[in-house]
Amino acid sequence: MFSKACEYGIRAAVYVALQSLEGRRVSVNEIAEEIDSPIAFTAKILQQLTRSKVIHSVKGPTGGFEIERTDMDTVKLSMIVHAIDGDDIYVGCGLGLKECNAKKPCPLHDKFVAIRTDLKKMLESTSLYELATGLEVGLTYLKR
Amino acid sequence: MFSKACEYGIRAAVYVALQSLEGRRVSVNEIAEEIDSPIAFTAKILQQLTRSKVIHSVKGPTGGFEIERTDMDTVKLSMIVHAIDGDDIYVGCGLGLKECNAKKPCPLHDKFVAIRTDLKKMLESTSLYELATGLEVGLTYLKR
DNA sequence: AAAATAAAGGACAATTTTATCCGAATTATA
DNA sequence: TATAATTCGGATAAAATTGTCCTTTATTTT
Ligand code: FES
Ligand code: FES
Repeated sequence: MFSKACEYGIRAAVYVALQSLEGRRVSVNEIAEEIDSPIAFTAKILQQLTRSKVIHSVKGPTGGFEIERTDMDTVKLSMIVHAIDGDDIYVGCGLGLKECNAKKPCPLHDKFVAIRTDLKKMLESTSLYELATGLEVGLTYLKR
Repeated sequence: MFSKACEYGIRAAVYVALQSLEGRRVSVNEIAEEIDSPIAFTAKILQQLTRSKVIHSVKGPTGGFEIERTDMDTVKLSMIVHAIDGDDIYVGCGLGLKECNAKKPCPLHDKFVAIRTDLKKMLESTSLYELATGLEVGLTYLKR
């Protein structure tokens, strides 16, 4: 469904949000440790998320990654997925035709679009805050 | 969503079904031409589909690939996806945890499972015959 | 029986994705 | 001002996926 990079990106963003709720700024090393992901690769992904304004970074000692409380509400999963995986998931054809096109649809078009629309709605309506709060109360996990 | 191999596999299977409805057995070359896919790679995928009994192959002159009319009803998309991409799409966690597990769910679990369940139902209820008939009447396309 | 046709299968090549490493830039603190 | 901590960015490496080529096997036709 999502690329590895995107999976790490979402987990990382949720962890940053969780820690920001506690007023803590976190380093790449801590993030990678807590979400169980490869450090250097995670660093690359955090750079992407920073460039696309999903999270905020601060260099130097005491630096790290953080996200404003208000941004946790406006940042939706769709922004993270778009920043990392692009819009393939939105415009691509399920059977791999050049593009999804209702005028000349592939045999799976209608059924595929129905599911993709649900996925899109879900991604566009789910905020980072929502995901972080589940973690906060111990209902959900970022690693096992 | 699906791998390239799986996309080619589904398109190929639908084309074989369409031609079998007309009583024609088709070669790898014709299939690759008609679904606009790389020939040798498509041949590999057709081997997988043959081994997993999705389609039937005949060697030698006048040989090629075909599928029985009755099998077009029993063969569902889920079988093709499973034969080529395995069961990742069914058991995998949306955020990349080792496995999807409701006892220790990732933050996206509930929302992800809802969509995955719909996808699963769709794949399990869509037959090759159903996809081939749309093509037959010129409503859908396998290439553009 | 020989020749021709088509799938099967193995080895290899190219591309993309995932992952690592290391030096440069930035900034707080001693 | 020097040092250390931290992100940034480029180069490179490893692994997985996608794609090609060529030989073998089965089968039909001559
Ligand atoms: S054309 Fe294939 S999904 Fe729309
Ligand atoms: S645990 Fe992540 S989707 Fe179920």
